[in-house]
Amino acid sequence: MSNSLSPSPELVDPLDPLIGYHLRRTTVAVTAALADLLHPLGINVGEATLLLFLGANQGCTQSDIGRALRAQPANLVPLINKLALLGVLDKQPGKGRAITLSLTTDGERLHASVSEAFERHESRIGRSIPAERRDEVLALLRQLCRDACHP
Amino acid sequence: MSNSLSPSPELVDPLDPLIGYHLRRTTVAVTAALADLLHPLGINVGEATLLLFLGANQGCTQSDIGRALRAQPANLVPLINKLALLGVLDKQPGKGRAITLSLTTDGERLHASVSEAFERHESRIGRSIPAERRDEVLALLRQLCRDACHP
DNA sequence: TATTGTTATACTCTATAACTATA
DNA sequence: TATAGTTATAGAGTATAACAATA
Repeated sequence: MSNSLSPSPELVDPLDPLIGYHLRRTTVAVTAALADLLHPLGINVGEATLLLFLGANQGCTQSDIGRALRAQPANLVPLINKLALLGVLDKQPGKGRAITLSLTTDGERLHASVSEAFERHESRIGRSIPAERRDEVLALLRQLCRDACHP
Repeated sequence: MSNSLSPSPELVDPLDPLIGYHLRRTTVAVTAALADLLHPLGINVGEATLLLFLGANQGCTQSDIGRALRAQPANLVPLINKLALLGVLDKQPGKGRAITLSLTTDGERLHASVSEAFERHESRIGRSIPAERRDEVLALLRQLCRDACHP
């Protein structure tokens, strides 16, 4: 009853009591659901995340993004190239070698669609989490992330 | 104060209020911490997970594992081969084309070390989650995973 | 034919090293 | 020299299609 294995009742799942295990499995399922929502828009989760950040920080640089999203600058390159190729992102020379990024008009449009998809996704998540626990869950995840980074 | 961005205070993080985003980021950090714990044992998270399951289900088959862990059978092949190569896993012919898997004596030893690593990992997670909330968090993750799979 | 296992392949995410360009 | 960006590469997780073997 406490074990989420349905078939083959003779099998035991020693992973089932582990938070880390369910964290991984749940993240995979939840992220796949978001990817499905984004699929009609022609972008994946990473690109959409970048687009959302960009929409809120027009004119920021690639290294700003890397620091804020804790992504390796090298890993942003293909995402930025994809968005530029779609014509939703505009590059302008900044200080030094920096390049400032902003959204085009098409980019603003896509940003609106992506925001809507993320909102639908979050409200679906909200259906599994009592509203009064939402902030507590967020705080717990942030804490867990901080602690895991400095073990 | 509610935003976890430390530097560049002029930047806004529209992802910060999203559960899905923190689920992803936290899982990456937590899983990397587990990988660090397992590194001295010479196996990665996937192989360790398989070993734990195997230790609790000696004589199960590869398709049992796939169903229980919701892994694609094709993705289990390299993990099983790695464990067999390490000499910790024994294959015996089963019914039909099935192969039953069990741990060798070395496998039992490695299993004990892996269990210990997972316990240390879980107790580190426990330091970020109040003990009285642990079961609630587990229930929430399981629920979220179930709901995400049937949107 | 249905089940089990395997191979090949592809996409995504993450990480590091080595390189280039600019102040 | 320090910062910003890029390229190449590697490892891990996930997924599907196609195939082989066995009851």
